Amino acid sequence: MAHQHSASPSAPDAARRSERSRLAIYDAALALVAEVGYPKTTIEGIAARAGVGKQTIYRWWSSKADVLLEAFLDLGEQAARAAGQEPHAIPDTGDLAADLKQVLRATVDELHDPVFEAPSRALAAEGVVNEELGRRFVAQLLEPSLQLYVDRLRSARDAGDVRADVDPRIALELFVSPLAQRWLQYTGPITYDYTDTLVDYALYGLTPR
Amino acid sequence: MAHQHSASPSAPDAARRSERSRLAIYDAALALVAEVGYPKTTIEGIAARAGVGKQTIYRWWSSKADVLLEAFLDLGEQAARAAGQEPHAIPDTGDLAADLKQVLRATVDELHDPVFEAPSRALAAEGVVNEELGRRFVAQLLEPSLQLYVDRLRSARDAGDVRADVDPRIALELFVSPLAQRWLQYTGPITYDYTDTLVDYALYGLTPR
Amino acid sequence: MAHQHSASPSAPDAARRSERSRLAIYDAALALVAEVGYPKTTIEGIAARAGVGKQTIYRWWSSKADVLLEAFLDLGEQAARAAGQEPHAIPDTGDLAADLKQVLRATVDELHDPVFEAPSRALAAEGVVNEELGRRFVAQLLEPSLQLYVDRLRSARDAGDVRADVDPRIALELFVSPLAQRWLQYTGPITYDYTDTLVDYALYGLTPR
Amino acid sequence: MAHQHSASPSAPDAARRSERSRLAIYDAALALVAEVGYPKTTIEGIAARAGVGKQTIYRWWSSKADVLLEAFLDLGEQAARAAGQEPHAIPDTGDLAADLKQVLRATVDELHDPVFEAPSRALAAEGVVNEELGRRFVAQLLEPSLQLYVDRLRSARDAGDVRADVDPRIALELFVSPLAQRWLQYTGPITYDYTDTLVDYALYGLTPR
DNA sequence: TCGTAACCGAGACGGTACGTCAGGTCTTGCC
DNA sequence: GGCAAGACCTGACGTACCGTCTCGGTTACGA
Repeated sequence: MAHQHSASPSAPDAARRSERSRLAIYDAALALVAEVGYPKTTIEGIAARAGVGKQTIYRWWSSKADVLLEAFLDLGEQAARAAGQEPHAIPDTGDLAADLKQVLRATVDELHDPVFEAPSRALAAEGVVNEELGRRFVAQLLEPSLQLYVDRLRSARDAGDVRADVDPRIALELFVSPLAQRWLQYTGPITYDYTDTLVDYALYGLTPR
Repeated sequence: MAHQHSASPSAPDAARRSERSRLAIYDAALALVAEVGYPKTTIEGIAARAGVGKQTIYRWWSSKADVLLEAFLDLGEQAARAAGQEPHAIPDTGDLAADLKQVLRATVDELHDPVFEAPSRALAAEGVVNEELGRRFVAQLLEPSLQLYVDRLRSARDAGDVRADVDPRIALELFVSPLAQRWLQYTGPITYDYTDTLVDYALYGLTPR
Repeated sequence: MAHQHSASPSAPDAARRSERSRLAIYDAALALVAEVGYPKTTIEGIAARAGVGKQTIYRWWSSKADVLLEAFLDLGEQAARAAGQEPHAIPDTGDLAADLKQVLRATVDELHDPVFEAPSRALAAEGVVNEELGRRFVAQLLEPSLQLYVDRLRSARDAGDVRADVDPRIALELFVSPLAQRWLQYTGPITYDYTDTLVDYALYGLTPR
Repeated sequence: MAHQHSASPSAPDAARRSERSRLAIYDAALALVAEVGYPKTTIEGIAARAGVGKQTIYRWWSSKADVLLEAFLDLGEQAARAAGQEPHAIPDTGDLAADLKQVLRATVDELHDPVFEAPSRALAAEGVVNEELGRRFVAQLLEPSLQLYVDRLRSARDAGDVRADVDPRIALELFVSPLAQRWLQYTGPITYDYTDTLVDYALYGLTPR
């Protein structure tokens, strides 16, 4: 689960790893990103704030972004554990439009939550320019969420609410990507109205019926 | 048009500015970003490569990102001037789907062009984390291109090919944003097939007709 | 009188020189040395304070020390003109010891005068490390004063108060140099008692008579 | 013995200090001062020449002058260690004049030694303008040497060769300071004849006996 | 039960780049 | 042509972090 310097020479012994330090580093990293921003967050700063030697960071992670990604994943897991069992699957009331609108409204709220905003923006930005990290970011954070849409759309297809020839992995992008872009690039305001509209446009198309 | 330190104290005298230096800095910045990547591109490196004092950069720009944004804008203007008059409006053959597919295919090609990729990725990444720059990036680079879609969609609406109640500024995001997200975040492959599909889904919707 | 870049190529035309600027530069240089010290006094600072272009300084002087030396000489001339005619020759009451003690006491006072201290210390320091300037400093400032001692000692020799075989130029150093060294190098306190003692030791020797 | 940042906040841990770096810095500082002069000697240059990071210099010293002073002290200690035990006390043959002349002639030689000249001139100059450093320069370099004269003069006083009421600390300045001033300020040539004369004048006075 | 080998906190080290300051040169436009 | 103004290239400043390294100390495994 933790990052592996697998076949590297003289890899550290994960069994002897200090749990206390690991968690202190997560806390420090998230706190610093929130307080001073990602660019001004430094490895030295994280180490100092966590009361940890720099080497302890370099031993287990390969970069600032790496630390933050794990810290953020850990944060998500904690939140999930706190929230109880179910990892918010998309509701299936039979009304696809309503279900999607509801979930997207929840996403709108999340995107406005400052606790998530700073680190996820930082990671997204880093991922734009650093393909390796970008792919990890997507695989570990984004794709699992998107999969929920795939599932819901498949269910709708089975119910005849979505055309049979539609690829759900592409279809979901019609309403998810616009939201993502507005958030990432400040290309427009992010509101319930907006996401509701996206769902309607996507489901029923732009052309007259 | 150029960046303005307008009301700042003791602003430099733009009339005396060295055109030679300005262009050399643009060249150096773009070359370095392409060669070594944005994070390893330094102000010092740009200055050295351009044969310019660091102070000449700090006098006219406030950050590395600032330099690169202007350099990239200048590059675009040059390209536009070179290409001749009209800055690629979207064709209007009467067949909306075909027109959109054609333009998006051109965009796919552009996204694969390494000359544009490095700087625009760098600027996009910086814009994610730096709202001020992000907004400038959008206003000066992105929005003008999006406006072309707005125009084409309005024309289609007049022709009855798009429903009258559709907001074109939102509608265009149905096919543009998914492409943008795949490019920015490596969430999927970028192909002609993919963009063609996006247009079809967006125009005709996901639900059975 | 002013410094000459004599045979240099395209020497400036001294006839068209701005007197107003020259004096403003002197004032600024002396004021800055007094206020912020010699090392923090800069050509740019002098120019700004004098309301003068940098080039006007570089046109007429070759270095910061050069400016200060001329400024200080000018200050001395002004003071002399203000004080009236005679430029303090050493009194000759017939009592050599008393005359020397009196002059040295005046020198002690001068060395404690902050108006003279900052610039003369700065010039002395520069002269230690820059032989060319050091020699100018000595020739134009120090030696004229020392010559007064030579005169007085010669008069004393004629009166039989000093041995005939004594070289006055060396003899004066017995009481002048110790004072100078204490001032320059902080090797000891500078008091009337001290200079009186120096005169006694120098005139009558250290050995029993 | 070494410089103490004693009560300063977060002082570096002297126990971990790199001896290799310390010595390399001394060497580089002395070499550069000798080769290019004190003003053109830079911290950056010393660091580069010593193969050391700039921070390593700033960590342990507060200024260029500080480095040079320690380097020069170290050089003296090395020389002393190399020369064997006794740190040249002044000989006591019973002939005071001869003993002093001999020592001063040795000093004349030393003042002409280029190895010592560059750094000691630089330090003296700095000390003229920077009282704190000047006092350290005197206390650590000058005063110990002067003390030897005090000892010899006291011995002479006990032997009846010097008057009982003479203060040796002042007396020594009669022949030491003139030499110092000629060296520091280029006020005259420095020869054996000159120092011999100084001793004679100082011991027997300027007045007829 | 006692080495001994690893992690750990700490932080010195050789570096690179930062953003600033000043040096000395050059250009522009006024007088 | 001197002058005020100030942009320019250059190079050093002192600082912040980088990633590596060494130093005691403290654990926890294996002889």
